[in-house]
Amino acid sequence: MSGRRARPVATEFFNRRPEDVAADIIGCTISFGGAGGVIVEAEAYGQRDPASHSFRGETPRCRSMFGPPGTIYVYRTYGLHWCLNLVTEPEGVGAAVLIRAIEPTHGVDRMRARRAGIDDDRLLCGGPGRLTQALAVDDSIDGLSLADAGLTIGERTAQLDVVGVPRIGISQATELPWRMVARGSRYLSRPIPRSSAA
DNA sequence: CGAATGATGGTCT
DNA sequence: GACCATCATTCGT
Repeated sequence: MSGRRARPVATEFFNRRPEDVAADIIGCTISFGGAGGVIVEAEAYGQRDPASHSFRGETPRCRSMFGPPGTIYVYRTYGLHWCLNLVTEPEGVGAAVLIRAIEPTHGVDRMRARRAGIDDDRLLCGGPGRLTQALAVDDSIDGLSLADAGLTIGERTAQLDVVGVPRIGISQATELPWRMVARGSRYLSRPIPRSSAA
């Protein structure tokens, strides 16, 4: 039960453009529900971004996206998975970063229990729905601050090589390289596309 | 390897 | 009524 001790990032860390936060959050630690690891994949979603829930303005679902920097936005996708986002930019601007994959470092037994039947540890948290299941994230923390939710983002502990590639699972603005990944990580939701590998 | 598919239900037009 | 910021499984090469 020994967690990492990285100092939490300051709130100002999130008060920037989502693509910058997504790039800089790679290599940071995340901890929630007695488990956590190192963030190796994150995607940016902006206010003017046709792929973003906030693109057409505030609705009941995406209301949290317009909260202050560091607000948690959790939504349900495909009727059965939760996705975890962290709001960037000032209150009133609908922008966020989707946490897509982490390398598990602590509470691994808990994660294995929550993801019963998964043998390969690379699949424990390799994907937005998988990691929320492993960390026990659900909509009960939607709209909360990190502190209120007990969700910790720790300062970067490892200097990783970050690459921006096209986002996954969207049909609009697919050319934007706003999926930020740690080059060489074995824990990504999907490999870096060949066209962007070198 | 990759492509195809069912599960499952909210959200928004 | 269409569209999903997904996952696990099955089937084909």
